[in-house]
Amino acid sequence: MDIKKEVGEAIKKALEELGFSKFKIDFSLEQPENLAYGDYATNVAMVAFKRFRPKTDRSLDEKVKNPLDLARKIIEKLNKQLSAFSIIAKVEAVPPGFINFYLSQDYLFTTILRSIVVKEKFGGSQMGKGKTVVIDYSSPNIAKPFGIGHLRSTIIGQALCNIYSFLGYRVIGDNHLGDWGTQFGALLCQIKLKIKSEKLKVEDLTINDLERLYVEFHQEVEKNPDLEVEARKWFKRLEDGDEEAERIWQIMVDISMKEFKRIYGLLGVSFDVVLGESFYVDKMAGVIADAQDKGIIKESRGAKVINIPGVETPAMLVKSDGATTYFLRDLAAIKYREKKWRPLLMIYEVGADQIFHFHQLFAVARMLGYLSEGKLIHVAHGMVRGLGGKLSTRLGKTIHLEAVLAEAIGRAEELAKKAGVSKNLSLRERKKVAKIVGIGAVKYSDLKQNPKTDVIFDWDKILTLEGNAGPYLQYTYARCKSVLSKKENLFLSTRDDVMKIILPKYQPNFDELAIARIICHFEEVVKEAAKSFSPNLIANFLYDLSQKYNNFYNQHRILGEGGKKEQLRLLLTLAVAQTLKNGLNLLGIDVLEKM
RNA sequence: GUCCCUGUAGCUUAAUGGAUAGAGCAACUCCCUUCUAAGGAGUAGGUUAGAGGUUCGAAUCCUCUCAGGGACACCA
Repeated sequence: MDIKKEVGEAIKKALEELGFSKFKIDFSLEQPENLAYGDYATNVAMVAFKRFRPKTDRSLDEKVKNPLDLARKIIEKLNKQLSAFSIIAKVEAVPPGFINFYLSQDYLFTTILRSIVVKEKFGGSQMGKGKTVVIDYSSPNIAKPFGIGHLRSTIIGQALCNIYSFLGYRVIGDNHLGDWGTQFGALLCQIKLKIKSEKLKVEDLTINDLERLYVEFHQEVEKNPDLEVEARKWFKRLEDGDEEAERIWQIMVDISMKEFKRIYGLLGVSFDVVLGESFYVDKMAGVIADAQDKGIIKESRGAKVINIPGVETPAMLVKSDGATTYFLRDLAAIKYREKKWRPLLMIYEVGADQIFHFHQLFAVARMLGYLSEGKLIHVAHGMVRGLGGKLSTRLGKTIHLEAVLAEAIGRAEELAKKAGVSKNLSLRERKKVAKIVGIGAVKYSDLKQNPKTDVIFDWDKILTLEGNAGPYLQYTYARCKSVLSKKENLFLSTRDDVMKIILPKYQPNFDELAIARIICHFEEVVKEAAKSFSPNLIANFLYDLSQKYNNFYNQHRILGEGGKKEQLRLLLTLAVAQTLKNGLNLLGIDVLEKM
């Protein structure tokens, strides 16, 4: 049941009856921040009043002097329609002219019941059935340790995958590894030098060695700019199929992948496909041919470029030395994905520093006819910076994700000790709790905020364990489970049980209703998060729900109340637990039965 | 220089053009012989960077100024 749609239609009909058909009334219907303003509210009367001037339109009587009067008129019409279905219990007009809708108890508890019946499906839908979404995320660069900079893309991207799947879409999560390009020229160049000077063995290299070599290379470029030319030559050799270059490249890929797999394991992140840039090496010629067919490819300063109308800088496909660019590989990827999956959306979860790149990329993809308008989306998250400025691999200024996760787990363990929780758990269980709490905290600290804003990396911030933080939600879940565990057989399973047995005999109080009223919006929040590519909406929702529940928990007893009151409270606890679990699941955060 | 993004309490932040700008951290005061205190209640803290404008209504939209960040063809 899509309440928003139903009520929205009813409002439109009411407007028609009042003679507003000839105007386009652009009203909103939303969930007010404050429960005191109902479960839904609309500004339709205020918007419509602007259009309606009593002097020019006599279809309304002269009593309508302000938006509030108009709101009352609209409600008169609405009541006739809304009484047809039992979702809305009350509609009221409030100054300056809002119309507030209150959900009926019948609807509230039908939803609560549904949450415990459909369980892990609660909040999901089938709206995406038959549609495909490709999400390009994480995409770390080979030969560099997994830095904090890739965390955002990885966990926001994973959350988007989870959300779209939950809504019934077929999701292709693609880890577009940075495993091709001039950077490998730099590494090859440096490795060849070191093999000579330090008797370095390629087989023994570690991921940290690769990072060090990359940093050293850029230090040496400062002294000797010719090295840059040398690096490009090495990349060209790689592209031309030089055997030694390929052998070393493969070793670098293997070292990195081993590393990444461990990190992804820790984070609980998985992909449907891992098609790195190198996957598109043999598909680039096709793109060049397409561009030639369209007659849009140009020679400029020895390079092959495409001029984009309205964009000053041309897009470069092939460099003057004949080596390819990542722009070209990205185009090949779009062509490939379109052909292979025919997606409704291709989402790129990549940092905001690449806005211009994607602007060019999307424009050229359209020029080449690879996709129709509106299918390509760049979800540009803000950059992670250190206190001193940009975190740059080249300058050796990186924070390794693994160190962050280890620190998070350590702090979680410490806090548990200090707070005296988890003391009834075995050492093994405690370790497990610390791991899930620590990693959940890191994920949540990022997912709770708007992806667009830049982040200054701060250990204390990313490792927050109290207040609006991951552990708070996990704790609330564990608290619910703890209560429920003390009540063996939970009795009620049918709608009739609740509607006929509990509700007629027990009038829920405000705090109880507040929890139910929030849970009723879960499905909408998930949809909105998908639509606006903002997992933070789900995080905020879960936090709000947890706050309400914890407040309730501290004010009222659940167990020992007996009778219908206890049953209803247990029912709510069950629903809160299920909603938290489903929501955290979407964010890629694990829940704990005990902590 | 041009273009893009951001600016909310001491700090980190929330808020589809709506109602009293909502939280968390830090500070202070309370609440565990009661279902998990990684919790709850309360106090204090705001000229939403500044100035104009649009609107019945602006943190949100427009213009300018200031501050920070990013991008601007041979890195990805």
